[in-house]
Amino acid sequence: MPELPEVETIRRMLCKGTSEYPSILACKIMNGQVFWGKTLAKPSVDQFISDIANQKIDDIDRRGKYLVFKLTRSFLLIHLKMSGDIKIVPENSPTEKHERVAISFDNGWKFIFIDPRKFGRLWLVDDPEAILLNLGFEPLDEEISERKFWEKISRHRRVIKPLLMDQRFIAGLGNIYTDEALYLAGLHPLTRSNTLGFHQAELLLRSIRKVLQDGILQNGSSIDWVYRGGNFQNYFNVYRRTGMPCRKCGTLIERIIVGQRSTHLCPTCQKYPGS
DNA sequence: CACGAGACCTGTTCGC
DNA sequence: TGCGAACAGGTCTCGT
Repeated sequence: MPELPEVETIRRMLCKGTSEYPSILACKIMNGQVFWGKTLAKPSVDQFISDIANQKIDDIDRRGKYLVFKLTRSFLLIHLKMSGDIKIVPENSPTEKHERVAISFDNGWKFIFIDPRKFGRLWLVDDPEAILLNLGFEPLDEEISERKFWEKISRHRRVIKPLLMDQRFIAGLGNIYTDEALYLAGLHPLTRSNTLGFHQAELLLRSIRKVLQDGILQNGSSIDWVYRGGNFQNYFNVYRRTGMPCRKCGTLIERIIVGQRSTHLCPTCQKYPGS
């Protein structure tokens, strides 16, 4: 489900609370339950349950697609992968279908991690850097200038789409927002990263930031049954619009496979270099 | 270094 | 209606 805008939306909802549930900041953890052992990457289930009890949630941060919960003595990291989701429900709610982990608080609410495909992972660790170490830069972090981005991208000789989806290069982009950013930048997904001129790289970085910021403004994208509440799917230009007319030129949107992932583009607005 | 294939999983939709 | 294939927001690891 989640790319940067969806993870950021979840982070904000957990911090602020919603009309459905209160903020979980400053909540004290009473106990944890694990229904699917593999969901817990670290430590063992027994360790997790004994370590997490009596810790308070001091802060919730995000790094790429990871949620980073700062607890009293440890950090809880969560990656939702393809189908993970988080809900805050009354403590006495029955266990839901696909519920993998539950953490109950002292205020009558509980945090539940739902994940049909079981790809999602939790880590309870002392040092989050051990896991986040290899992530690339935060796209919304202004620290990376357009020129720096051009230099970074030019160092690789890779197909642009898989490079943008490589979390070691840039953290937070997935299949949806990569396709949308390449469309806005007018770049074919198969373009080689080292063939971009400065102005193309500049436009690409601005397009990446634009789609991510717009995604956050719309509370992320809701597709199928998985992620609720987001609205960005109504603003897609190419993702899952195969056979529909390009909003700029009317050409029908095409779907190809790049790096084993569905890839959507307008063949007129995103010309393959050299064709 | 760059890339493709396969693995990890379950649920929904597509095509015949 | 039924049934297998294809497909789905993401990484990992291994082999070339």
